[in-house]
Amino acid sequence: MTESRRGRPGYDRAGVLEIAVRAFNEHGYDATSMGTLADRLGLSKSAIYHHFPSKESVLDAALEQGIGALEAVLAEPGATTGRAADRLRFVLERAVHVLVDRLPYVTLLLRLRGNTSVERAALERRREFDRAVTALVVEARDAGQLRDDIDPRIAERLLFGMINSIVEWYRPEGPEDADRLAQDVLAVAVDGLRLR
Amino acid sequence: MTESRRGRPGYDRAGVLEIAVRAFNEHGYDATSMGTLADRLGLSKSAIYHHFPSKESVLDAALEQGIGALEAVLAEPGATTGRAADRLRFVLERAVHVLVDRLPYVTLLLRLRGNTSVERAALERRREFDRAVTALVVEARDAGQLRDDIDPRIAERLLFGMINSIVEWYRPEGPEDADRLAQDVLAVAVDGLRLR
DNA sequence: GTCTATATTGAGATAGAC
DNA sequence: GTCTATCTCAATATAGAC
Repeated sequence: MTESRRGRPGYDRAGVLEIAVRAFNEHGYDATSMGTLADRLGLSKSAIYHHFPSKESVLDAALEQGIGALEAVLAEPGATTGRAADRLRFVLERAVHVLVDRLPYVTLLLRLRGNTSVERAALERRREFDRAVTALVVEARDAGQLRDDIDPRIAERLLFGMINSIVEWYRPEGPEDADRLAQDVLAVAVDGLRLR
Repeated sequence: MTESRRGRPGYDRAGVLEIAVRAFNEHGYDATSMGTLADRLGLSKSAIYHHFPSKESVLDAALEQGIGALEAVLAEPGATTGRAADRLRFVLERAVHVLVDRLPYVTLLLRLRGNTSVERAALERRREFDRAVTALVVEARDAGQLRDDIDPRIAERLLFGMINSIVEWYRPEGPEDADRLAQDVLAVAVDGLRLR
């Protein structure tokens, strides 16, 4: 994003990152070699090392794009003011939009296994995000704004199970736009599939 | 499962498979080397090749355990007779139980990237399963048993996003048992989190 | 059913020229 | 910003003995 880029050979960091993340998502990070990356970039392996000092640093940069955007949602006004249930709705809806807007980066984040310290650091930030959302569920339930027969931690996990799964099938070119998708997620989460 | 096994050194196929799948899930299939596997088994690498002809054949055997159990659900009487909405409920509930009963095998299945023909074959069977469930959602909706303002394909994906995410956090040792978990999933899926 | 080699390939990464 | 080597190491897999 630092400049206009594009023109094929002549990559900047963000350009390399974009292609690399796509490859990581298609084959998995571990299964993607620097050689494969080089092929897809139309570069030699060593050219990649001009932009990133290691394969893992590419991963690190990519993960920051995903987790940073999710963390930012929690700092938005809609997540910090108003009824707990409304703040929860806001976070869920914004999370869907972040997933869609940064699809490849969040996809990568959600598939981590924690093999290295870079991965573990990102996983820890994800857990912290989940804890914050769980706290919101607790607050909304205690305020009598949510059903109280489901454990808030289970509820949070089911909600984000639903939301996170979006990265596995949503494609921006498809018919459904992000607003409609967020609306559907909220509809199922809040009211369920039962006919009314 | 062919015999009683256990006693440490002296593995049968199922014994090797069990340990291997655990390792695959912890580090990812690609990130798990035969050397790591050998260490965790307390064997040499070559001993593994006595039980399985290749690393990929270990994966193949593991995936069969997972996808086979899911496919079997669709053949149970509860999935083939009765109201469409009830059949759908049945499949969702049984799917949760399969996930819990075969947690490591289904976990592995759900994390595939399709890098090899073995993986792609399993993914195709998963897609076929999803298609069958989507058909059930369509049928229930057309029979007026489900809300009709959400695309059945989206609904199916959100439902199984929720269900499949269970493998990422559920641990059998924990407080929540499988029956309760299935009940919670159905509660959210059918009625949502709204207070009633 | 397991072992100790070992063959062979491909990985991540570096050196140094253009 | 990119290239052509090349280093080094770890991976899958095999041979053949116990």
